[in-house]
Amino acid sequence: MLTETAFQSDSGRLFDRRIPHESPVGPHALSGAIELMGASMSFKRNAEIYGEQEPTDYFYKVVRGAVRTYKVLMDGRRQIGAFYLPGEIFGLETGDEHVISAEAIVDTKILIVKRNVAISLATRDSTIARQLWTLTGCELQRTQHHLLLLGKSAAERVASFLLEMAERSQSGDEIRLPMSRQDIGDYLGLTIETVSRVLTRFEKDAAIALPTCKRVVLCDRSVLERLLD
Amino acid sequence: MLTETAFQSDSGRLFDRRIPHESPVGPHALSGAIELMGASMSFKRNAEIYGEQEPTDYFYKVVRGAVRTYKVLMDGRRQIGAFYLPGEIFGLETGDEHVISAEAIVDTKILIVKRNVAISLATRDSTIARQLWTLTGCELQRTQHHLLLLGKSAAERVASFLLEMAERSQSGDEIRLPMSRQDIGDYLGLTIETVSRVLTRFEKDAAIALPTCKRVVLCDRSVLERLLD
DNA sequence: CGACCATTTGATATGGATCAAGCGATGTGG
DNA sequence: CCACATCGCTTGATCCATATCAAATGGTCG
Repeated sequence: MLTETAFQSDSGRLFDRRIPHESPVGPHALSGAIELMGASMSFKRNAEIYGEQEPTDYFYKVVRGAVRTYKVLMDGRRQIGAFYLPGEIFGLETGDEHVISAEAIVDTKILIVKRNVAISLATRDSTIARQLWTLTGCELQRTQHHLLLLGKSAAERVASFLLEMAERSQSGDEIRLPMSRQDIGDYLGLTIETVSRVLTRFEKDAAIALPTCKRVVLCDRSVLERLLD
Repeated sequence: MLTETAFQSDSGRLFDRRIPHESPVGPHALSGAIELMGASMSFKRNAEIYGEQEPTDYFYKVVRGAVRTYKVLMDGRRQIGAFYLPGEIFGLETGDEHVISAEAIVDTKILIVKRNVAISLATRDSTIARQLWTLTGCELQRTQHHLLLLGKSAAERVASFLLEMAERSQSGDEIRLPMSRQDIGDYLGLTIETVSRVLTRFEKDAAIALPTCKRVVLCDRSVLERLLD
């Protein structure tokens, strides 16, 4: 993985000039750094981006497509940790080795920056350091939210998933899901059958429409929102 | 909460001299900063340390006792996010407001440092910044591990909990659990009845002994370990 | 068109929740 | 020091949401 690195890591100073200070919650400077310094890579559907126990050499930003992080357990079950959509950053682990794998869900274009370049930037620029911290904090919050989700009923989990995807894909009421039912099930801790049944139920309740199995239209968000906290 | 602040936040420079650089995985400088600068506070059993939506004004380190973080959901269920034992740091959120509450499980002594003092230290000293990031990354990893746990069977969850508590309390094979069965259940996403039944089962299998309900002796760790990944 | 894979739908099984009762430890007042 | 109340824990019986097993349907690509 990641051998074709045509890297322009010497543009750090340029970056310092062009990226303004940001609010603590919008870690755009790091994101901007990746835009400016990042090498572009493409991954085919289901290709591995990094594997568990590989060194954490890079940070990643999705340009096009979608990514899943996951762990396969002893018994063969797979838990998906997160989905990443265009514009989102992933791979931000603090240890030396990845503890979770990442794959492209569909054909995907990604920008990568060398981790030690970003970290050495952070050493010189406390704004970058702050944003590295903030971004990891956001990831922590996302994981905590995901953890809470696993305590809820199947309907609540699927509703929460749909509303979150609608939010993040910023495409109004029509969502295009890049991932399979198996992916959704493995993210929500449900079987594909249960995911499918809940979606059918939502459709019958006129909360959603399913023009195709990968496209969801939110017809009545309030039905879904009523299930959440 | 937290009104009796006899704070010595002016010892930052002292700290800079005395805390050496640390490895990325051992964020001891921040911990040391809390030791040196922290104000001591005591909380009675079940007392709130901070509540959801309160401003994130402090970082915390447990000296004596034990702490739980938790969220109460719409339906009245409570999910415990983590337990913190003596020596451990908590309250490290990046947002302006806590998204999760914290309570003392038993009578507990805690050191606190003002968040903005630690952050301004981090601005000047990249070692502190790095450790703030690393510590948040450890918390993220812990949460991911907790998330995986919720996908497993009741026996796996309880076994994992016992082994982790044994590890963290560093008291060999004899664990003293500060928390109730309800706390354990709310951490593992199980009812108290299920927790109790699993413990009884482990006792019958000679994996553990229960001299009292708060004390657990690990007699045969391999029985428990066999359940894990 | 036909083969293949993903999704949906249906029938049954099961792990843990729920409901209910008993037990044991801790503390309090007589 | 004991009687008794209280609270947390354990044990037992039943129920239910979701898993599992199985079959039908639909969508995609050669």
